[in-house]
Amino acid sequence: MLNPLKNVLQEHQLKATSQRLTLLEYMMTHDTHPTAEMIHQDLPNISLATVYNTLEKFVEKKLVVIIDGISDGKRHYDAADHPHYHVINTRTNEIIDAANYDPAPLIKAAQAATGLKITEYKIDLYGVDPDSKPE
Amino acid sequence: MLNPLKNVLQEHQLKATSQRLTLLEYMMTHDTHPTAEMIHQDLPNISLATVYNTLEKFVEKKLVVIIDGISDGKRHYDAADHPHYHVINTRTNEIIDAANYDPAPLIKAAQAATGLKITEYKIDLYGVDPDSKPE
DNA sequence: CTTTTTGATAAGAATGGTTCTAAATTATTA
DNA sequence: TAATAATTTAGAACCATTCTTATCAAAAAG
Repeated sequence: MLNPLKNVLQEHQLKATSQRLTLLEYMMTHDTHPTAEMIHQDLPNISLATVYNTLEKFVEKKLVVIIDGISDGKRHYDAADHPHYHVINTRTNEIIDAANYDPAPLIKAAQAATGLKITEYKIDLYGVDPDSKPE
Repeated sequence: MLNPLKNVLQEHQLKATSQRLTLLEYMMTHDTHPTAEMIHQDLPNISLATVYNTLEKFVEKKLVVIIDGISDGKRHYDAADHPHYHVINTRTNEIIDAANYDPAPLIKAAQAATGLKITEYKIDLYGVDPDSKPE
């Protein structure tokens, strides 16, 4: 099998259709945290419904994560190929990836507090440029 | 001034109208993480539009935080009177408050990674009952 | 090879949570 | 008071997302 993306899909029990391969590659090679609409504009041959359907499947399989809480009201998506968290510049809405933090103590604290088995975590921090004028 | 909630509003440059007092007290005394619609049902004398408007103001003033990412698609709200994070039981959608974690190292890591001044953080963890059958 | 079955995709309609609008009410100031 | 400003309201509008139904493609069975 020469196409590693095809493998990724099959390992996650997803049929490797051309739309899914295109979308997965798009997500893997873009760190722009796009909305469904933005993806659809870049890949007009894939219908908006399929973009939504496929992203939902990818989220289920944990290939992609949702970023919400952005003040544009839309849902953003991000490839989940390496563990990281997001820092959102509230002045520009820019979403920045960061990975220099080990969430293990947080996970442990949450399991201790709730008794639940933590399967996923979402860490979003909000900040502004330190030198930006208060509007 | 005998009403502490009135003080809270005035300290945040919000006129202490009866709707705002009622809503603030509601949020302070309920840890049920309600949606706007749920609040409106409990407080039918306050219009849904005012519930939304007022919650938005409270969020701006950091008296209330938004919890999204719940699989019911709706926005939930929570009083922000003490720092804590949320653990969501993905089987029941129950939102559990937890506070046994100090986010200081996370904040530090984020500032180091991005150069931004972190003003807010949102930590949501997702988990299931350890003894629940996988559907 | 067909045929059948299953699952994926597409186009557009429908949904519904949230936001907006314009009018009515209430508070504030002169 | 009158005049101005801010808040609240009911309902309309919005629009991101989901749903519906039909079409299509791929795999499985025969």
